Amino acid sequence: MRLAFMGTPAFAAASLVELIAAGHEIAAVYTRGAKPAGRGHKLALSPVHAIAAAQGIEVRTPKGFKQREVQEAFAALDVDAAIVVAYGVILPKEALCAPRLGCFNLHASLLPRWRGAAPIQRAIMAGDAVTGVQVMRMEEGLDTGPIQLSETVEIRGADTAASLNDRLALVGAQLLPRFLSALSRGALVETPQASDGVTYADKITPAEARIDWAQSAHVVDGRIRGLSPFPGACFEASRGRGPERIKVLISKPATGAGAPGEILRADKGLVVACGERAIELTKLQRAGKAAQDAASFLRGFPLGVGDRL
RNA sequence: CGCGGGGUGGAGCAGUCCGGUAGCUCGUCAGGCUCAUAACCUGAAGGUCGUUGGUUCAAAUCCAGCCCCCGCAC
Repeated sequence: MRLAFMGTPAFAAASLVELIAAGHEIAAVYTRGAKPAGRGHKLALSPVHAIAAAQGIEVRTPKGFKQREVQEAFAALDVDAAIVVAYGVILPKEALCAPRLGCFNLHASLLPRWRGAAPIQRAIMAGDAVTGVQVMRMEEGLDTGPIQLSETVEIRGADTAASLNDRLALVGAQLLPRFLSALSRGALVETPQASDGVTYADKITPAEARIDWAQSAHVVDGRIRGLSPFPGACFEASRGRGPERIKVLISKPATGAGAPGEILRADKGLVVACGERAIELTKLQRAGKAAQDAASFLRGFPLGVGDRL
């Protein structure tokens, strides 16, 4: 099929790669423009942009779709369908109607649960056991369109936002060729989203990244893994030179109890008491340093049993 | 030229301000002790102190350039 692809991060790049591999004609790729980002403010192309450029596909980076010229340029592509994956730009009705068969979005949750920006992180933070990827026909509402095709993915106890993101990106990318194949045959049955069970995956705020040891170990664990590695759940501790911010990248539930924030073990592993039960911190990162396992961390940042975080 | 931290034996760090050929914790190896141990004791191996150049009688330490890692901001 002749397609337009819209996406920005690595999650979307995986889909673009699959679509190209499946032999679809990508008339143009829309992505968020390169802007000074990263350390040193170097100009960084989005992962999707990089893939598209390497394939010689036309890349467009409009700031939005409100302008008439942008909409007309999009309509002029005369594509069969547009595939949108984590694009980061709202498409107005004019754009949604432009492709012959419509615009379709690949979303990383089992809708209507986790509509919105951060479905992967929110699913882990909420302790969900199952999530998935779905292709839906786009409407004006936020992630409200009818489901075309979906695939469930199990969330493992050791999953972090990064590992789940990678898995979902892969499953989602493989779902797209199947979807397009069915679409071209007219073999799809649209299923409206359920009216109950709607939740929204709000963007992660800096305040949420701070660990509250008074919460249950289950909640703390979900927060740590759901925010790993970005932005990273953190706590502050001092080592005689003023407080230092320490990120926790990986954790797992542990046995033990104590006052919230109390250190229960600090030898091979680092176990901290929570409001309910305890949690073992297995991978930490100090500001300015690379991530390290608990034992290494403790050598450079001596914490003892009984200390309070 | 966005702000900032850092590169020292296998790992994590101290030492750098106030130059004088390197120290700690852990690990490794050997031996000892113990019913036993992620325990303890003794000993050993292992480092061009990121790199290049400069200053100096002397540089991990002072100066300049370069490479690499990372945090914030995004």
